[in-house]
Amino acid sequence: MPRTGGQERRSTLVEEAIRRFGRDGYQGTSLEAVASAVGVRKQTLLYYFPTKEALLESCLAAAGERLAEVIGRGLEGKEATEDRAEAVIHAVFSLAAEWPEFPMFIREAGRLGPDAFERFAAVLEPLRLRAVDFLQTGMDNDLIRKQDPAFLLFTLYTAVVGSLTEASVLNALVGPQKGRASLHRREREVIAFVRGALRPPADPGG
Amino acid sequence: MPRTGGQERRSTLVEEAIRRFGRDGYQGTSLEAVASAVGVRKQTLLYYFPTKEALLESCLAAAGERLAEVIGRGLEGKEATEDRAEAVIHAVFSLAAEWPEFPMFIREAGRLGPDAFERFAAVLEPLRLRAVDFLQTGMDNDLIRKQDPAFLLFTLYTAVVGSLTEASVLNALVGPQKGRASLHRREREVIAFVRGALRPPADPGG
DNA sequence: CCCCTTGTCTACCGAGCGGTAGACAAGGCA
DNA sequence: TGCCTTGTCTACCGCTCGGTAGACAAGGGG
Repeated sequence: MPRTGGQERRSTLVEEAIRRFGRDGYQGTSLEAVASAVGVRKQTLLYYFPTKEALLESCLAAAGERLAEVIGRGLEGKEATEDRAEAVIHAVFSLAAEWPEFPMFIREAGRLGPDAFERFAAVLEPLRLRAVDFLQTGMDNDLIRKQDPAFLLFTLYTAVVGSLTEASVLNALVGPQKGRASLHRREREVIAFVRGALRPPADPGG
Repeated sequence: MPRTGGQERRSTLVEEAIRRFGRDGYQGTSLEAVASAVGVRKQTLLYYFPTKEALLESCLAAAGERLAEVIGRGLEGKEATEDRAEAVIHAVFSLAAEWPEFPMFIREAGRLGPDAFERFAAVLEPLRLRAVDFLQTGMDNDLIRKQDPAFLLFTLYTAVVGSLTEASVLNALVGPQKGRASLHRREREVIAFVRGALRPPADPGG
């Protein structure tokens, strides 16, 4: 009834849709499931989002904004080279801790084709540029092993997102995971792994 | 009409299903699509596989066997520590080159829950044990950076599979990819990345 | 020669989906 | 007061999907 009700409904619907799309996939999620989960009928959802695809696009945009904000906040005040990569990973893991379906949804976005992912990644473009620049500078200063910075960023992405989404693989490869402790454990392992991968080769003149 | 026709149909159906499940997802693939792609009606498929889930299970088992065979063959004759990790990556990339939907299907298997992935991973269990043992031995001999071998294997898995399946991300992060050359490029980058991540810390004592 | 297994087909069913049509309740505003 | 927008609902439509029932053709073996 209040006019703010509209926008609130919109965002709760989008958040719930991100959860469902992440957990069950886009095709595996029915509009009725999203709607009833927030206590509303399917036709009410269709009032806010005329089609399922429109709902998806809103989810992609919202996810991009949320991730950009979390990473941006995590980077504040971190100036040292090593701290910055770690801060990004920590920010993503923190988001995943309070919203486990979030990384799953991002992976689903990649699965839905380049157009969908583009919609999500658009708002992250400034961060991407900063990241590539950061890596390039680190290589120039011999703080990071020399390699293609764009490819390196891609591989880092797959390692981080993979460690947050491949629960079944984790289960098969290292054993059953449960609770928040294992997430922290994984974060430490990923950070250690990334640190090792970034480290420049042993420099006898160092 | 010949009695061998049955088994041949079975395997062509399974191969086509792996392609479709990988490309469009399990939920996004209809039985009719799989059947008609091999020139047969849906009911003929259901003659060989009574349910969609039965088809999936056959796909999981077949994929596991195929991957185990490819990796096993790739490891033949490779004894040096560095060569072995590289050989596995190369084997997987070669399989992906001739069958792009294969890694996508594996990722889909992980998405379908631990049970499904277990079915796929079961036949790979001996290889997993060899891999963990290999990593542990390398660490004991100071050839590999010391860390949890199971977690390391998991992170390596995510990096390799991610680089073969996250096409949309690759497109957004490093630019449009096309053709076989870019796949080789990616293989080289992943191998360099993994080599860097495995490398033990600089040891002043040589 | 006949039947029975193997493989493929047409026809159909029930359920669930995305989306449309339209009724209806409740403020906000003239 | 009366209307009109906003938000939610019930009812329904058409389509696709997974799965069933059963006809039918064609060898192979008694």
